[in-house]
Amino acid sequence: MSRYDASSIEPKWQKAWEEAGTFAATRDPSKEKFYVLEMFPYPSGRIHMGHVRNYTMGDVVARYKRNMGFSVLHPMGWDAFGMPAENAAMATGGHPKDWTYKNIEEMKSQMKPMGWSLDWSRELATCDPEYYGQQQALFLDFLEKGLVYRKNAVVNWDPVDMTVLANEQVIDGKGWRSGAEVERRELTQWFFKISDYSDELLSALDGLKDWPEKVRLMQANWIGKSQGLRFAFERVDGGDPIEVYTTRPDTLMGASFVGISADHPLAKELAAADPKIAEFAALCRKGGTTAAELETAEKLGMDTGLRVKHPLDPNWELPVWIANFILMDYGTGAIFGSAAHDQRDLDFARKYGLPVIDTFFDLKDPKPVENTAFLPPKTEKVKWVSHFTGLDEATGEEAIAATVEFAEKAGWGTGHTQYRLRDWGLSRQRYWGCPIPVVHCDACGVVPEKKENLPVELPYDVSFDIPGNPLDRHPTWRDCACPSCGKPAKRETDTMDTFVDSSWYFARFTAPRADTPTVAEDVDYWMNVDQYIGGIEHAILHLLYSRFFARAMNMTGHLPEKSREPFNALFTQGMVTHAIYKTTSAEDRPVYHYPEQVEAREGGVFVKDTGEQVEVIPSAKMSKSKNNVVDPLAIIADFGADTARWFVMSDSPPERDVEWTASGAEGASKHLARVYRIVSDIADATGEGTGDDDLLREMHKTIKAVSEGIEGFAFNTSVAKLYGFTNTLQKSQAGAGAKKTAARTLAQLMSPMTPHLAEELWSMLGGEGLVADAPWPKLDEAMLVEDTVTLPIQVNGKRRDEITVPTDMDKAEVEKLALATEGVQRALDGNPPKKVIVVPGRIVNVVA
RNA sequence: GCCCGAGUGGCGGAAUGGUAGACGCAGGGGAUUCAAAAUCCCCCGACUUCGGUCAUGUCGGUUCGAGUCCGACCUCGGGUACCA
Repeated sequence: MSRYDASSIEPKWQKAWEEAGTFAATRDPSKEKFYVLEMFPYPSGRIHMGHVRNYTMGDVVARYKRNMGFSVLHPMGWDAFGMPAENAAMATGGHPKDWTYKNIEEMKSQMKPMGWSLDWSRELATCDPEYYGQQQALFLDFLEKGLVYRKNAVVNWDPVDMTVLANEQVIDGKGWRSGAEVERRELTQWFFKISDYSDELLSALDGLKDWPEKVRLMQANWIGKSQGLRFAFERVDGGDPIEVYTTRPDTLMGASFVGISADHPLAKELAAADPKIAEFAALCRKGGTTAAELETAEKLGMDTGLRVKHPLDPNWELPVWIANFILMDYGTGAIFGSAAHDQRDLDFARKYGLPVIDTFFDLKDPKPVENTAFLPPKTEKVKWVSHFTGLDEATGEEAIAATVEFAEKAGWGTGHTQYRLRDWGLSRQRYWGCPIPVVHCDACGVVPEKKENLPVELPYDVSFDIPGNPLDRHPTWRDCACPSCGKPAKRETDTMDTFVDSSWYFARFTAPRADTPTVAEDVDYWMNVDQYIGGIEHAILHLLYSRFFARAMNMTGHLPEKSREPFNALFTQGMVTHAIYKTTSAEDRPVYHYPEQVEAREGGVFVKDTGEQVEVIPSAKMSKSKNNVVDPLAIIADFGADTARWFVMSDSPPERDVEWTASGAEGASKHLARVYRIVSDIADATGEGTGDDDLLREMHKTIKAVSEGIEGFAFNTSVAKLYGFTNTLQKSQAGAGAKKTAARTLAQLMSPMTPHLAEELWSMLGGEGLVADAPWPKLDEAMLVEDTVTLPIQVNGKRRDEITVPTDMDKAEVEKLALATEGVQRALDGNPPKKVIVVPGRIVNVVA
């Protein structure tokens, strides 16, 4: 008898699938389609366990749906633009393009042996002009429809390297290479007008029934719809009024100051005239641009000396302060500070000795605010201090509504709906991205490139020896003719955010070689993505941008109406984590060690070579820079792809993070070998036996459980059921016929997870054709019906005994039997039961 | 800081509000073997006077019954608009 040998089985079946063209997606109007997509990878050069998990999940669904009779589209491509390629070029002197394509080849060669049912003929890379040229066409169409514009926005500026830094390149407020203190600087940048869709992107979330609730919630909070009041403070000096937006206009009588952003036009005007203010504004601009950094920075303010009039009392003057915590990007870049009812305003008021005025109190405990702002839920009733609208006891919600009405009637303010969502800045001052296809002409201004001149290709002859964007300093690439007047002009040197690349690739997969971004028949047939799978880390940005793009592509005729929401169902998998092993260098820099470089012994974990003790940071996201990436290739080499696939599908629920440990892969491999052994015995078996029906009943239960597990993304429970069924099959004394039926079904049920082994078993058992093409086993509901059921008997919620009764026994009879049991008698100790609860088919609870 | 999650044996985890720990890993014992590998069988939360008692991050609540629902907290993770 032969033994299970993955290294001979796997290539054999991969070849068979390839020769039969099994996984090539074809538009077949006679079949219902199913589009399975996993978020495409960044070509880092090596696949990691996260990829194996992600793509195996998608593959299980894709194969299952094929077996269910769908015409399946399951493509693969590369999110190939981005910073790592430039970083590699800087570090090693190579070229981003060469580095990227080499990585793609390497990763592909690692992915092929996994046996994923991918249609490789649709492979695309976002750094390919065939792809990004079409992206430029989309950009031009969006521009024409008014969905793209230019405005100023802040970036992280490294004053030593004279370059823009990404947020991850700013460490503790300093540039990662220069170490210089980073400052915020304004640049003119390109923006997508995602804010046009704020309300629709929010309200449409309700329709995304097959998205995780948490993702919809995160997106809703991100869009951040709020109702408030807009009004202007008149300046005492008669200058331009200061427009503010507030969500708590009801607390206007508690105003203690007006605050403006350091980037507010008024702040700039004052800074131009007063060096002290200019100095303070510069101080406010220190540090990076991230929200976390801005929010946690020490609150700083400076009195401008300007005074404004309170809208409800012209004799009441409020000071105008510049404050570093007010963002120019949100609202009007100016607020009024209501210190008693906003913690940030309160801290600020206490720090600078500004008044704190209570405007309402707790009904039960009316005491003035000290150093904790009073912020009850807006739905809770509070006691107002002589509110100008006449309210006495009312909720915040009621007070806000009354205030807006009051202000509108009086004519000094208007109700306003504000969104936290900002327009999407897409400009990047970098080389390795999609060039923005516009031209700057002295005579005509900013002019879109002509479509027939697309793609605007990146030049190859660039260098990365000095910081900054090589496109800026390229000797000739920028030179071009103005598309409008034909005179010499300069190309835009900004490239696009890589989120743009990933915002429409799912649509491009439906016609990846077309000379338009999409093709109507293909998007009509294949869209939408029926099941999208990816990391939870993309819950907000990537998914929101894609939802915007789908709408914009619909508006510009590249996607049908039905695709305005492009992903019908979303599953967010957890990450594969692994401990980080960290030490600190002599220069006080962190040093990360690979798992194979360290060993655990008594007293801790140590570096093998040096004996130095390492700090173990558990359950950290696998990251190349932290050296905690586990290599799946070793597992494939040792045990085969099916073992790797089976292992990542078992145990951990897919939505949860999984901490990778080396033990377990061997167990998975042993199990597959055992299945192989059991099935080959059955393949040779003949004759009658006993318990055929029991085996077939168990088989149908397994069909049900495995199918439900796959449909419900609980692959781990499908795997557990398959373990159980294998045990049953092994112990079964049934005849050869029943056993063969059961074994054939086992092969089919395993086929989404371990397709190579399944094909081998299928052919061993004389199955027709490929198991990849075979219809999914049919469930016989009649086989699931049981005649008896075992009921646990509880007394006061604690299990005391159990009884086995006919499934259809009536409640009174069950109650009688339950009370008679030894366990219940003992627990009752002669006392009569107060109450007996019988849940048919489930449980009996006796209340003593 | 803010938003969103997660927490169950030594480990990964299972459990429509209904027997907590399915299934697997590791571990222990046995069979087979000259011996081993491989395989097969059994045991495996803690304590126990063997009746039970305690156990699902902590503390409270709802319920006949809570891992599951509600409230507060702790710890860890993700996102935070230029990492992808």
